[in-house]
Amino acid sequence: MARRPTVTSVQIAREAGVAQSTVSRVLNGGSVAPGTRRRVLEVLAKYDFQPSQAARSLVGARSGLIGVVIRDLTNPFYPVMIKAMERVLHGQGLRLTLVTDVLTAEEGLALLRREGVDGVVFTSAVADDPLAHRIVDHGIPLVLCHRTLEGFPADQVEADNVTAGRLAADHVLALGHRRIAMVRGPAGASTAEQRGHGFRQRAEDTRGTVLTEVDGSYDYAVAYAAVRALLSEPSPPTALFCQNDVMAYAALNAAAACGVAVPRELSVVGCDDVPLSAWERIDLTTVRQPLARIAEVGVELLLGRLAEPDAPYRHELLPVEFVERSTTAPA
Amino acid sequence: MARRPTVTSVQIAREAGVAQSTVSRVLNGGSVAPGTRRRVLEVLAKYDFQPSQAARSLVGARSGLIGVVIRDLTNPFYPVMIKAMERVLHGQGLRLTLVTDVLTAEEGLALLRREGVDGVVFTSAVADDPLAHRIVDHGIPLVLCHRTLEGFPADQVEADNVTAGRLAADHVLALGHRRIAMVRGPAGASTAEQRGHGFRQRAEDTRGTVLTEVDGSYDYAVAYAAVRALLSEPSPPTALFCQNDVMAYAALNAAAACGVAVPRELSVVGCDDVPLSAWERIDLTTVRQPLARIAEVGVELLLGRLAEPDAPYRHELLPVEFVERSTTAPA
DNA sequence: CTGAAAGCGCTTACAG
DNA sequence: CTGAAAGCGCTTACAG
Repeated sequence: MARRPTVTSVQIAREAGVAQSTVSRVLNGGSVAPGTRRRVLEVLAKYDFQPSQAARSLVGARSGLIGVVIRDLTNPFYPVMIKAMERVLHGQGLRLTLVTDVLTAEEGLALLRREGVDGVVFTSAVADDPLAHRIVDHGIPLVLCHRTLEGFPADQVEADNVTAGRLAADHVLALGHRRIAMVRGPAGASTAEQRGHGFRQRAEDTRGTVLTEVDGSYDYAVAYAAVRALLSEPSPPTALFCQNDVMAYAALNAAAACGVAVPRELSVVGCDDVPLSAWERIDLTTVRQPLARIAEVGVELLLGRLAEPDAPYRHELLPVEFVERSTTAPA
Repeated sequence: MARRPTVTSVQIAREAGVAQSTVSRVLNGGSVAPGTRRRVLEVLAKYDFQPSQAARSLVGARSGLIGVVIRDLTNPFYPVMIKAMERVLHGQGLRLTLVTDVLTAEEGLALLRREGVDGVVFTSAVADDPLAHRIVDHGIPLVLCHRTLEGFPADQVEADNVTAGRLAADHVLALGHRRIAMVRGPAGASTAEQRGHGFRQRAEDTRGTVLTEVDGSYDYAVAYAAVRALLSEPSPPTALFCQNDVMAYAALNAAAACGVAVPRELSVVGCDDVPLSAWERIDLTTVRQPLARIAEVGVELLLGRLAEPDAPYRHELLPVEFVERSTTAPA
């Protein structure tokens, strides 16, 4: 069963008439005489040689593997990030290994350790996240990307979510809405807390505002049920701020199911601006987060950390942008 | 830089007072005396030992790594498949490495070879696919999953796409539509060819049917533009069969952009039944494909192949199901 | 610039 | 049941 007719550097060396270490040097850019290099490169090309990653990471200081933790792969948000990360990583000759919610925290940690990842980009952190903490306990370089953790010993990058919440609130309040509901993400997710904080702040500053909060857990089904419940109350809100786009979609659909017209009877604002949100059938008013950029910066921070392990921690804050579409209207 | 305070099996052996090979045996289920095993397990637990995958795959016959080729990660279709595959793989102690369209065929192949994958599940095959062919040329076990290739030397699993096309046609024709357009997937994709074949067959069997075909490449933007063009022709079709759901969404949105009412002026049928399709705002009539099941069977076929390399090739055909929602109406 | 050698952390026969 | 030893395919000092 051992499919092993693979060409090794020893065979390349033999055929090129050099030592195996010389092959290694041309592969890794060591100093080799031009003639020797050419001869080796020829044989390398002849066999389309690919060095074994297993051997490399066993002997080298680096495995060339970066772990990417993305719990909920079904949020349309993440494919965009994965692609952006892959692009940066690939440019550096690095690979990516995904940890989704198919694994528990313990299993995920075990996986990352067995694989010997050089570092981890963590996108799904929540307060007291067992996986994030265990990763740093094991001395594995980590960056918190998209969701952050205050005081956590790691580089971090996130959007300006407080401003996102404020922008959403300003819009809704300016339209005259005062009976408002906020569909929250999970407790412990920094994005949810910051967006909630920004929104609440503005709502409190505006006289006569009644703000109801319900949990949607950044989950379609949870948010859908929560919004249906909200809409069947005696005096339902006239505006909804959903802390992410997926929950806003759930809200739009729940409203449709309840026969509530958007935006005439109900205004809906999301947050993220996933590509879907621009679809005519959705056309969601939302706050744009620079998804791809967040992912790129996350990877870049990690690469910087690997290059300079003792540099002070960095914390990047990326700007957001209000996007008005057709799911909001005057009260 | 070499983060290497990792505990190795040698240290476990020393602390447990046994040979390193004994540690290896308790790890891999070799025969070990109960007392010895207990002692080793204790030390293993004490350090939460994780064996190095690099060393394992270097020395063993298997790397425990399965390559999964998914070109277009942004199709909401694929997260469902990835999760299903991960689940099966994880149950067998195997891991997954993704190859998306960030890499060219050559780069993808190089990656799979360097990583030493035990096998590959290929979901995005097209006729004369360079990557698929090169993978088998290198003797790497391969299964074609979701999209197949006639006569290709590999296990294959797919939905009954010909029937899918027929079901879509039967529905539209029964509603009385005769001026019909089909938005096709890319030439060379078996799903597109089979769905097209089934649909065409029924259309040809029905007197008075005029079938126009346009290319949508299974891509939102391409399909969107194609449908807008279609709808601005002098006598546009009254019904559209989009060979996948993503293109059907594009069609719904293009119709909205053109002020064409669905389903009153235009009926739209998709194919796949991604979760999105059930949303009230979409509510797409479509043909359901057992996404998760296709993915599972794909992985199972590969595992079977690894266990029995010389077994005859299998070809599984999974049933589809028509799902009537609200994007279709009588002509 | 180049080669001989050690060694990364495991699995797998091979003895006993 | 258990240990000593070889070896997987590389990278990395170390000589020359």
